[in-house]
This record gives sequence, C-alpha cells and structure tokens, in this order.
Amino acid sequence: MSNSGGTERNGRARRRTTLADVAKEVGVSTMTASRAITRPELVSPVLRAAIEKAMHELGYVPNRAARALATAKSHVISVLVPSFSNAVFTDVLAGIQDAVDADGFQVLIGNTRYSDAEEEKLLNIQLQSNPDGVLLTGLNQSDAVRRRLETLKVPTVSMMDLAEDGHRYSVGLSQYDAGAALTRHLIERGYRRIGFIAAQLDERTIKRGDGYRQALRDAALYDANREILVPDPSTVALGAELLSRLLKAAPDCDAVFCCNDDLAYGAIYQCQRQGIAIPQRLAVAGFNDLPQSAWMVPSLTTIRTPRYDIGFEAATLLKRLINGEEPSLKRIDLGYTLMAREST
Amino acid sequence: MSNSGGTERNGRARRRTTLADVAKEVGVSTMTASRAITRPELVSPVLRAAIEKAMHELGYVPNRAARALATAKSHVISVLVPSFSNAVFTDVLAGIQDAVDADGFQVLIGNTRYSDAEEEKLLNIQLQSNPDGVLLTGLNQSDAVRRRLETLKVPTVSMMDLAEDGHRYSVGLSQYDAGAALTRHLIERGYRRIGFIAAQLDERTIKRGDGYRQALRDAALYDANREILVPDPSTVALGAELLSRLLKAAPDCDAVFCCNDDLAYGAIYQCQRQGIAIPQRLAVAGFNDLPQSAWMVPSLTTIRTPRYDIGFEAATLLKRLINGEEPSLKRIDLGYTLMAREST
DNA sequence: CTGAAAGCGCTTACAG
DNA sequence: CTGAAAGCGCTTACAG
Repeated sequence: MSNSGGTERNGRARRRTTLADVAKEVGVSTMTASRAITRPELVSPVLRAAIEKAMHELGYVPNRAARALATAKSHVISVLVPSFSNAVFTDVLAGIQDAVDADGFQVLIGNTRYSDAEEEKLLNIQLQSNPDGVLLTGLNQSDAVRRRLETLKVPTVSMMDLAEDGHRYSVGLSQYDAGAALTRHLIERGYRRIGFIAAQLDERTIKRGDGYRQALRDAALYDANREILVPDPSTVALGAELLSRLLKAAPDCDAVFCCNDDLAYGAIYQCQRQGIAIPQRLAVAGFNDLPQSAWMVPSLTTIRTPRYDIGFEAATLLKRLINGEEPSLKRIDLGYTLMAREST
Repeated sequence: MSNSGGTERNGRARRRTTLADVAKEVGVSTMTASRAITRPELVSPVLRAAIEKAMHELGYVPNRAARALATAKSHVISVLVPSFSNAVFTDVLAGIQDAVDADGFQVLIGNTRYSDAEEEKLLNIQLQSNPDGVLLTGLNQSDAVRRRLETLKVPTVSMMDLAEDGHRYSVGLSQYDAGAALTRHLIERGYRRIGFIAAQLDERTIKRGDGYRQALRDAALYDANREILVPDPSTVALGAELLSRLLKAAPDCDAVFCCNDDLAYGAIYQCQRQGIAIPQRLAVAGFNDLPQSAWMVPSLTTIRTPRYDIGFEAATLLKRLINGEEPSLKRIDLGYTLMAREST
C-alpha cells in the first residue's frame, strides 16, 4: 500500500484521502474513479476492481459536501416533528428511516417542540443543507415557513393530518373521523355523560375534540362542562390531574375520552388510586394505541394510528416527488382502527 | 427589490440566490458578504446593514455544503443510538440537541437497532458528511468501527457507560453499581429470593445483571435458577411473559429485578392479571425511572438514570474536543438515584 | 475596513 | 470505456 500523505497543500493537518488520491494510486483520472462509484457499469471490470481495492486500502470516504456542491443534490431529507418524547413520532421517524435508508438519503431531524417559531428556526437551519425534500408534521405551518418552502420549491409532504385543499401532499388519517368514531363507540356501549380531557392542544388534538363534540351533538348528548382542555404538554402525571379536575367539574361523567394514551394512563392510575372502578363507574378511552395499552390492567380502549406507515408512506411519496414524478394521489388516507378493550 | 434571476449558468433550473448574488446586489465583493455572516464585526455598519437587507430580500440561504468544503469543518455531529423506541435514548437525544443547538451544529442521528453491523454501516454513511465529532452509545463497538474512528481521528465520546481504560472519553454511570445498589435495596427490604429478568442483553443490561449477581453473592443469596435472560427486544409484552416464565421456573421468588422499566410494567400487569399482590407476594423493581413509573399503581421502585444530562454533558465534552481542548477528565460519572416506591 | 485569486473534493457534459 | 476542463458556492490567507 502506498503512502497517501502527499504535500499538505494549505498547511492543514494530514488530509483525508480523496478521490484524486485513489485515482493517482491506480493510475486513472479522477473521473474514472468517480464513475466507479456512481456508475460502475461504465468502468471496465479490471479498472473497477483496482479502484475499489485502492479505495478500501486507502480508507477512502466520499465527501458528501463536495458531491452535493457539484450535483446540486444533497441527498438529504429534512424532517420536522413536534416531539421526541412522544412515541407516536419516534414510530413515524422509524418509518421514514426504513423508507429512505436504502436510497442513501441522510435524514435531518428537527424537534419543533410544538412551537411555530422553533419550526421556522429549525427549517431555516436545515435548509442550509439544501434538503432534496421536506417532511412536515401537520398542516398548520406558519406563513413564513410556507413561503420559504414555496420560494425554494422544495418538495414537501405533510404527515399525520389530511390536507383539504388539492395543493399539498399529505399522508395521515382523519383525526376528526377517528375522534368521532371513538366517541360513537362509547355511546354505543351505553355511556351517556362522556367527558373529554386534552392537553397540548395541537392540530390533531383539536380535530379529535371536534369529532368528539360532533358525535355527541349528533346524539344530543353534548355538554360543554365535560371538557377539560389545557395547553400543557401531555404527560401521565397531567392525565391524573385532568381526570381529577374533570370529576370535580362534572362528577356525573360515566366515561372519558382522553386525547391520547399517555393522558389515559394517568387517568386510569388516578382512578385506581381513588378507587374508581373502570369501566363500571367510569370508562376510559385513549388515542394512539401505544404498545402498553393492550397490556395494562384494565387494557385500554383506544384508536390505533398507523404511525410507522405514515412515516414510511410519506417518505416514499416524497422520494417520488424528489424524482420529479407527479403522483396523482396527493392525499393518502391510512385510516385508523378502533381497539375496543376492557376499559370501556 | 431587484430581480435575482440572472443568467442560468449551466442550464439548471432557476438557481438559488448565492452569496455572489447578494454581493452584486449590494455592490461589494463576495468576501465582504461572507464576512457579514461569519465575522460581522469586521464589516462597516453601513455595508453590513445593506448586506443583511439584501440577504433578507433575496431570501438568501447559506449553502452548508460549500462552507463545509471550503473550511473542512462540517459543523455536523454524528450520533449513534441503539433504539428510538426506548425513551431512554430520546431523552439522551434531547440533551444532545440542547447542548449543541446554540452552536449551529447539525445533528445526524443513526439508529443502530443494537446491531454492530448496522452501527458500522450507519457510521460509514455518516462519515461521508465529515462530522466534526461522533457520539457513540456504550463502549462495545466493533473493531471496524473503532479503527475507522481512529484512522480518521474524529473526536469521539461514548455515552451511557463509563470507560475503564484511560484512553476513551465517556459520560454515563456505572450500570454495575446501579444494578448492585438496587439489589441491595431489595435485600435490605427483607427479600431473600430475588429473581432477575432481562431482555436485549446489551452492554448495559449485562452490567446490571453482573451487579445484581454480585450483590446477591455478597449476601450469600444468589441462585442461578432465578435468572431469565432473553435476547429479544424489551417490550411491555415481553415483561409479562418473562414474569410468568420466572414464576414457573422459580415459584418461590419473592422479588424480581427487571432490567428496565418497560419489562417491569409488563411484569406488574401480569401480576395484576394473575392476582399476585405487589409487593406482598412479589416485589417488582425496574430500571431507568421513565415518567410513568412514579404514577402507576403501585408506583415502581427503580433506578433513575440521568439520561438527558448524559446527552447534554457528552455533547458538551465533544464540543470541547472539537475545539481542540484536551479535557483532563476523560470520564464523567453522572451517577444514579434509587427511587424506592410502593412496588418493593 | 475591503477585495483578487486560489482552492476545498467532487461531477457534468463533451470528446475521443 | 476513459479523460481534460470547468464549475458548484463558499472561505482563507494575503494585500492594500
């Protein structure tokens, strides 16, 4: 193996081996070395083997920045999610990763913490990496974000919610329908005084609440006193607290729809502490179907959301957009499943 | 506002505005425009204002690839964690993000899924982005990974576990000590036939098990029949199953140490289904102290691990290494806290 | 405080 | 199947 050192052109510490080093080692031009990576079928087998051998021996690592600059393609996908601690979004991220891994895309993940300002800031930073495409959570971006994306003409897909207009690409489910379906399930089970506790109050929570309200109105069962909505982040602890507040405000509740499973866990634990029988005295339902929900005691009635699939399909759609295709289906509804269990 | 169009130099679609566009608009050299970003104090207030105005009006977004190529600094930090679904690592990621955000680093996150091969593959891909530093989980990397990192001389910090040798940088806690401490707690509470159920069998699980074993041996209470170890990923469902298996294999167990909280949740639910009183008939302890553990019924005795801080401190240490400092403390022990609750 | 020139490491047409 | 030349968008010393 030859010495890859060479003269330090600009006094920097020992440089990494470059394509030029590899080419020189083999005695070919850099273009041929380059082609051995990008379009190996255009290089003669003999040279190709020699080049690959040299790359391996010299420990060559392609420089993505250089390639990005030369091709104006970053092979980067930028993803903005509102939370890391919520298992919903880690599932979405897993789906994205799996959809995109084989194609050699690098995924940039930003955690907006449910803040528009943070989202704008993160997007602007990620945009510096020239992402080939962007995956957004929900449809309620700030004007600044929307404008930025339009100006730059970066392919964009929204995840989780379904766009109403025909312009935007979206992959998700109708949070409204799912919220209504869960509420109808409670009504069908015979519950009549159904409360709703919700936190964070993000787009999806609001839509679930809208569905809840409509379903109850349709059954002439709606009572605004049975809703407790707070903007704080969802936690198990908050679920416990909100349940107490609900039962204080509306002691006659016979069921409660929690806007997500975390809140529902807290509600169930609180009932257990207070000796409230589930579902005899109070039925409890959640939303998302986290892995635990099927196993806890009592098992939790909830809506299963196809989070992994949403990530996977959104990334797949985005890849098509990046490739210049124009999918006719701009809106992919992945649906939801009611999981009726012991808690209702 | 002037037209940013210009002649399309190489027939590509309308280019983004570059520093040259900004410079031309203002009537300065690109270097001055560049300095207005990187070292604004070197540019006269008048020009600086004009440049900033032009950047804003033209919607200028710096091109990171170009900067990376010119400076040989990517401002990228590469992070390898074994799982996204485990809340432990999302907390670690949050800490990293917070430590690094202000400095404009871009974080590349790889999910190794507890696989050496996957780790090597992901690292090689991330290395193409020329990360200024790397954050690894644990100390058991493959030889290939270790060599790669040494050859490239990329600053590296290991998270979660503490290095024994004096070479590597590490931020974490002694999983062994924590496992032993939890076991001693059980012994002190009067339990004598303490089982251990564990999944995944990663580095940290093994060390916790070693601590468990040693503590029991020290008390002359160890019995190998009370250990159930399986390599499957940890889930609540698996916790339920392993508990059943344990009680079948060693029905006289009076306590069980679950290698993490997820397993413990499953164990508790299983006990509840089988009518096994906790802690009267069986004490259950977990590890990590996820948010839920304090709230469930019964609340879970567990070890609180400083996950967020590990991420934060590891990233902070890495930043110092990237800046060329040589911290004397190569190993940062962030400790652990025993949370004694109702389940034991 | 400001600028001309060269270079970072790749790839893109275009020839041959 | 292989290569010479130019360019991607920025920054680094070095002058002035």
